[in-house]
Amino acid sequence: MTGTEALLRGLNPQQHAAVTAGTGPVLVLAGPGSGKTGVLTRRVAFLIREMQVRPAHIMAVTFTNKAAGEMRQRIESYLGAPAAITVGTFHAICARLLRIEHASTPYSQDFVIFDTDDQVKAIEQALHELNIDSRKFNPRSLLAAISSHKNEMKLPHQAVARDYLGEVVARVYPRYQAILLDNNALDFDDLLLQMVVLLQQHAPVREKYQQRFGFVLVDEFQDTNTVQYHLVRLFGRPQDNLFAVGDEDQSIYAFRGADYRNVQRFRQDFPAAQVILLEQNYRSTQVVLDTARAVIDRNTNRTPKALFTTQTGGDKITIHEAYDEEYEARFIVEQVEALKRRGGRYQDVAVMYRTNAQSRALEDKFIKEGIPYTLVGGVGFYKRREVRDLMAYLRVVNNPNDKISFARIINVPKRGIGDKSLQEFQALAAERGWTYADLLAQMSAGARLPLAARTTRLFMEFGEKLHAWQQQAQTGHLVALFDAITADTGYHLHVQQISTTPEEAAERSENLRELRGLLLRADAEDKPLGEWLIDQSLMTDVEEVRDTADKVTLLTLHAAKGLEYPVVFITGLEEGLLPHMRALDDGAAEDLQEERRLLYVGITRARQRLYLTYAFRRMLWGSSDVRKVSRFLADIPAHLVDSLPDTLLAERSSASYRQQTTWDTPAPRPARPAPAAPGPERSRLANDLAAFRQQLQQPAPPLRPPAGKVIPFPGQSAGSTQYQPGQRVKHPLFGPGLVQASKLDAGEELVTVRFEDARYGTKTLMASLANMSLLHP
DNA sequence: ACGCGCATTGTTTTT
DNA sequence: CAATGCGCGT
Repeated sequence: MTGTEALLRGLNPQQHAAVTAGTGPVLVLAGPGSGKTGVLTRRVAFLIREMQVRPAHIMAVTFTNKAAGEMRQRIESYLGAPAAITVGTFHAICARLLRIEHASTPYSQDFVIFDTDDQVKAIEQALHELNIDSRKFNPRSLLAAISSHKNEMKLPHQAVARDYLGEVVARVYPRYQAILLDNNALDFDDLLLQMVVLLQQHAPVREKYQQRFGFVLVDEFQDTNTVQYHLVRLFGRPQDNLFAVGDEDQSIYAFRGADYRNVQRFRQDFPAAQVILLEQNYRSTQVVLDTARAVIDRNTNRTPKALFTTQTGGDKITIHEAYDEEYEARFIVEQVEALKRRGGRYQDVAVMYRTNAQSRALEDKFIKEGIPYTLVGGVGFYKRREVRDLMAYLRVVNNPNDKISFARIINVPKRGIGDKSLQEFQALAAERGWTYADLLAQMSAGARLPLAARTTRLFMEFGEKLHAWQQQAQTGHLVALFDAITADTGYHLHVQQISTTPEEAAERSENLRELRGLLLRADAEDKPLGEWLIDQSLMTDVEEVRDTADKVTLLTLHAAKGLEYPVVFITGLEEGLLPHMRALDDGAAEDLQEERRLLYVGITRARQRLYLTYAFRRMLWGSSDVRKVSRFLADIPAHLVDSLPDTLLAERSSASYRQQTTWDTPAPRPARPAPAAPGPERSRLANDLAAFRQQLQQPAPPLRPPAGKVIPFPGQSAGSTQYQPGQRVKHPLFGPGLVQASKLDAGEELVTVRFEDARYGTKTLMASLANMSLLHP
């Protein structure tokens, strides 16, 4: 058998057509689990083996760095040798090319990539310089506005103001950009936008890369934004050997400018493109697929796909209502343990959620029950203070003109340089038009400067160290540099000092060791500092190599894209969480559709077994609120579900609900699942449960409003409430408290009370059941 | 310059 | 409920 036969073996006709397509534009619309990654990698191998394309002429764009690594590995295993193809995310590829071609850009080779924190600082500086109150204009909102401009390829002078905020943005954006340039820094959006600018403005560079990349392949094409779309087109010219793979239904990154309509745009821009549909799913059971379809079918503007699988039937899905997030976690733990007892593995299970904050309750329970897990993303390694500090040191060594990193570490650990001294230093550099490096050099050269003697001495001491570190960086070994920095600054002692507990100190030290380990690896590849720093800026915690140990995976729905697990739990199917609050505003129909796609992505990760869970109440942002069941659950036909929680049954039987629901066959009413008995140690929980049971005595209120009606949200409900914010009340169980808010919800008044007894905290109760009395002040 | 304690504030997803 | 920021006292 020839290599090519092996390459094409086992492909279905559509996959075969995609892999062996000729030159010119090709669009592959690939449903979940349809083998698109395999098609993409085989396509690359096919180009090289059969179409005699030189590997160096191929650019393959993936969505994550991790996916890039995996794709390279698979391609090399097909070819049996390392291949010189360019594989990476748009951001990583652009960063590399910008570094190589820096002479044609406004940046020097040692540019840095600003993360969100750096960006916020840059914005604050811009606001300060423009005399704009940063309290009035939230830096993050401004940043978001600037980011959308960049994603739409609008340069600073092209920002057009349509409203007052837009006007402020139009003033801040140019200033912000100037500050970035002053720091020799690019933000994430710049990596793409500056690449477009470079290609557009420098014909020799453009032609060089257009010749170089004769074949461009893009994965997850539905999540490209406008700049990325233009990059694809620019690189692809003039031959347009473009191979785009995507699925509109899995577009979940609109918040960063992704526009699934780029798929349609591709078809319009390349009317001659071959369009290939991959509709056979090799991943999931029919039940899982039907569930996914029921959810996604409600979206408009989509290319309908007839997904099918040969795995007919399968276990029905489970929808579980928990009392609160703790019981939700408990349910999952019970199911996972049962699975383990039946011979299953932890690594077969993934637990997904909409927001990172939801992982906490899950982790608590997992730790308590001794279930091993890995957390993808979250408050990551690179956000730890000690890691950020050391990274800032390395960035300053690489580029002393990264003023934001300089400011971060100039007095960490404390070396007597306070805000005042730093400001004088900054002002003097600005006044003389010197870089920080210039000013430090002037100091050690003994120049007479208008600074306090003490200030000069302290900066000089720092400057000498910095100089020594830079020498060290020249000679190569990054680990040696790291060791020199920690030793010269006494950073290890500093770590002990900033830690309040021995555990915290140990954890921070461990993080430093881990960072050192990363540098050790970089040394093995002889990576220069500047390159390594760029690599790290592009690396996120989601990219961590998944270890092979037997552990449950905890991750957001976003992070789950492209992955699959035999058993999947999707948690928090509640209004406000999934769909998220931010998608529930009036006129956010697009956002709502994206939430639906997010759930669709989650569901289609499951190979065999799917659980959807929600909680009756949940602790969120400091208060425990009664939750409403996610509207998405109503779209799942009852025959796909093993049993329905009482609340959903109650909903189903309510008249207004029945008219527009898709539950077709009434499921047998299960015995009420008794809420797990409270442990002896939790009197507070017992109280909650008592209130819960009391509420259950009442007929369930209709939880789902008639179709088309706006969901009432805090603050916007009409009608009068019995309680007003500011009133003092007394609850029979929880004692006295202060009313924080009260709202009408489906005819039921929900009153939020902060109880004086801290054990009870802030709770939201149904006014008609809470039996509270009004206290006079 | 530094450290402590109170207050405020924001609440999604990530390259 | 965090995390961050600010102002005060030393």
